Amino acid sequence: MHQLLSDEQRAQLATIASLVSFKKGAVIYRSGDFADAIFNVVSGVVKCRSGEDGDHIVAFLFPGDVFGLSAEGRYVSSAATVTPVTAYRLPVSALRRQLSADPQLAYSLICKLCQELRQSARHALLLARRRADSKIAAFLQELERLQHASNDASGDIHVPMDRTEIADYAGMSLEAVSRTFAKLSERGIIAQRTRRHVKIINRADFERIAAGEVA
Amino acid sequence: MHQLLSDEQRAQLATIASLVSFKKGAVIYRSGDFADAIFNVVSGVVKCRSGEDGDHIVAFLFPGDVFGLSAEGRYVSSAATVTPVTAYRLPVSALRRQLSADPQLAYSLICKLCQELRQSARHALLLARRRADSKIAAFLQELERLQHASNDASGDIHVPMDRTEIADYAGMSLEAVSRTFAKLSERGIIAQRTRRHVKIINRADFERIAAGEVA
DNA sequence: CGTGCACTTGACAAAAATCAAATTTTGTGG
DNA sequence: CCACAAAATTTGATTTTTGTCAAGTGCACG
Repeated sequence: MHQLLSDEQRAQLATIASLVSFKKGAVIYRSGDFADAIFNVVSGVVKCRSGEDGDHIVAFLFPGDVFGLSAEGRYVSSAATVTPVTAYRLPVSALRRQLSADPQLAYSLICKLCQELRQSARHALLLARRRADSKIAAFLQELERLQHASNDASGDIHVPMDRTEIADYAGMSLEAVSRTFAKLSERGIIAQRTRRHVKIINRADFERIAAGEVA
Repeated sequence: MHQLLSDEQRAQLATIASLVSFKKGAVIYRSGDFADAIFNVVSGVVKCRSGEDGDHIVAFLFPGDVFGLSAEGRYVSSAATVTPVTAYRLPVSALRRQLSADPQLAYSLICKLCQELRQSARHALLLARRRADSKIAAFLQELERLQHASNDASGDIHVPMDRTEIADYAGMSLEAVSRTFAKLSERGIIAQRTRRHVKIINRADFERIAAGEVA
């Protein structure tokens, strides 16, 4: 359920899919590039920036996510890595061929896309919040949910992206992100073991803030 | 390309798809309802509200758009009409059966979903803008683009939704929406023949504002 | 021809952006 | 392992913008 492909399907596609890896900060493709493949994240985190407005991050992609969708043969966004990344690379021509032959694969892909669509709706919800602490709390909630499966018992939330990237994702200024983390820490809502490891201390207030209530 | 189904496919599905209609303001389904069908808008406009946070509008759906995606057999959002609406209703069981039989249909659906995903990214871009006039200009741009095909020569943009709905979609207060329309009118960027018919007067400045530049 | 709802407008307070500078972290080359 | 440069982050002061509360105003529909 996590990966795009079931094990059997992966075996089936083994001949056309290749495992590629990128180091941190690498650009995977740029908006407008000829779109010859789609990707399925295996490990690491990818950020996807809007094609038009290059400074907004449309999505963070985690293991299992699909990216590289195109319109008229061109990528509509650019993708770069946030951490070192490994991913399956599926050439579209081969994928398309496989899709006609294997309805089950098509169905899996449809489910995956619906998932992405739901994730996108959650992002919209986050962006629509009007208070900075609501955005950041919602953001942390999202990270926590995504890591829930692979979570170490400590309850720590790992924040793989830097403040600028969070700002670009949440539609706020870099300084506001920084201040908001500080404020949530001061108020005892969260604790920051390091900048990249956050723990929720006061769950009740945290949820309230994330939900947009005053708290 | 506009409708989910090509004519042949529609004929093929005629036995399972039914044409349904709703009057303005009707609720099509609620978040959490048992999801037994997906819809394909034929005419009119539908609004889709987030399941969790009931007061945010996640998307407006226009003719050709698909809605009614579900997770675990339940709708994840609620849908209601903004104007009178007619739509195809496709029971999921039948659709699923058809999908396994017809890879071309599956491929069409995949393309449609990618389209929705791109639209969703545009919405995120709009929400991420920090100035109210940028949001409203981007919103009008979006409406214009969607109406481009069916546009009457006047160049008028038709705004089928009310101020509250725009506010919920753009993540701002009702009053800010009202003020922003007023300000854009005063500045001679747009003209409002009525509240629902907007025309762009100063295209250059309009684009600049939509792009988030100062202007 | 009212009545209600959608919309506008005003005044004020709150929040976040911006500008600017200090500080901490991180990565690199000796 | 240390020194240093570059990058990331925090913090402060100020300004702008928008949200909120509170009245109006006008259009639409019965």
